[in-house]
Amino acid sequence: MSDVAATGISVLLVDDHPIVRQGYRRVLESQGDLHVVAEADNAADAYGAFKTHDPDVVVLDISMPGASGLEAIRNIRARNPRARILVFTMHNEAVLVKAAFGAGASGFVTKSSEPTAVVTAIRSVARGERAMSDDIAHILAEDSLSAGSALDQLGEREIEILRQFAGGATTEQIASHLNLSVKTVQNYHYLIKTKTGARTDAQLVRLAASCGLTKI
Amino acid sequence: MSDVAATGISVLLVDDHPIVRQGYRRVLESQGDLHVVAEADNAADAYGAFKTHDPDVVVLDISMPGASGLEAIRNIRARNPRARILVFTMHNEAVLVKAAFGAGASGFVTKSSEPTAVVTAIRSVARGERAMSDDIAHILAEDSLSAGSALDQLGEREIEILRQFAGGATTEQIASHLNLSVKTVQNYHYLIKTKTGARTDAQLVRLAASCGLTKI
DNA sequence: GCCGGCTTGGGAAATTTGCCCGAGCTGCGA
DNA sequence: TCGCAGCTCGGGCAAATTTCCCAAGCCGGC
Repeated sequence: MSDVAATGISVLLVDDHPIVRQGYRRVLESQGDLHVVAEADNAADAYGAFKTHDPDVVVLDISMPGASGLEAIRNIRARNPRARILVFTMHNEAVLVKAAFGAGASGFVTKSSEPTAVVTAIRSVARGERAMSDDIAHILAEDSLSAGSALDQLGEREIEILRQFAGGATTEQIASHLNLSVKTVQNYHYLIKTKTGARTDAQLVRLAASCGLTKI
Repeated sequence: MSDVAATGISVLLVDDHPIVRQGYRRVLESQGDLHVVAEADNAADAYGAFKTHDPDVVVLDISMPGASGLEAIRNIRARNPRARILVFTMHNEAVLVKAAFGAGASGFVTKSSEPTAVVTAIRSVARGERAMSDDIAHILAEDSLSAGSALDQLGEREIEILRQFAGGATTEQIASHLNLSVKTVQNYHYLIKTKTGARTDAQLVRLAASCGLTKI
């Protein structure tokens, strides 16, 4: 890792949209102390670029399709636990934010924030601090949960029911598969929602899919 | 409308992410012949900015949340049928592309295209030509060959609601996004289920995902 | 033995779903 | 031009489900 104070902050940009990367690059480099040393448009390349360039900060969007964004974070951190990763995305769902921090991200900024928010977040993250945009802080506060990364808080039965539900099974089907009363399955359904913070069945399905519980 | 040949091409940028706009502005203005004369971050402002600046080309993302993107296109075209509108978004679903052209767009470029694709598309559109990026052409071609997915039986509104629902939005959120009553959204929800044959919300999400309406 | 967590379900209020209805609007063909 | 068909929008109401709160049995750990 380079000497931040003397040479500025080296940044690896990861976003799947080329023009978006190019735009960010210009915005960041106009700051003077921020230098984009590499770009990547997918998780695998991001890991490769990280290994060869060892940037101070990784700014990563990857739009979080699937768990590949989270995997990228985990991969990078596995290689270098001191790596600073700033997630910069349009998503603002609490489950995603928590998953990102749980995977080892140092910051989370939404694209709807002021442009300066990313810049200051990069500097904060480079100093080893945790950073997030105001809206994310608000969302996490609302979420007001302490537990771990979504599925970790679920028991075996709950995960099994979530899997079947996300796979498209009806409550009755799940009940008969598992030899439970419909009422119990309904209760689990509710419990899972509250534990994961999902407000909607659709969010539940997306959560299950992004955790690899279900393939779509 | 200004004289394109002599003064270059004036552009109105519409995107809901400030930093993205700032990035585009830098990329476009580095071209010399492209001048960003105004920006907007929502459909209403886009219409207002169009009225006051009368740009040669409107580059519009708005991320298509709700039909507001399509409405913006229709509004602008209603005011000036010669308006050139280039949709520039991360979405690449055939239904959306067709809807955009149907609403009066002159071009459709995805953000995953090469940065030069937008620039050349803007010039094409300014000349009155139709423009689309290679991936969009490919998707439309495939689409025209396939007999039709389950989504073909759905109307524009239904598809929009399905997209938002599958994306994790609650009934209330969808209703307020689209300015509908909750009841209407509930009815659409039901209608979509019966039309697609989905028995469960989870099945609906999976259907939307498998049709490319939503990325998980 | 006791505490805490998982699993299983009851109960009742609140909400949503399932279906049927009508009305306004638009485009299209007779 | 008329009328039909389809989309959009919402009311109504019974039936179903969700939401929460609660209790009880079981099991592992301290």
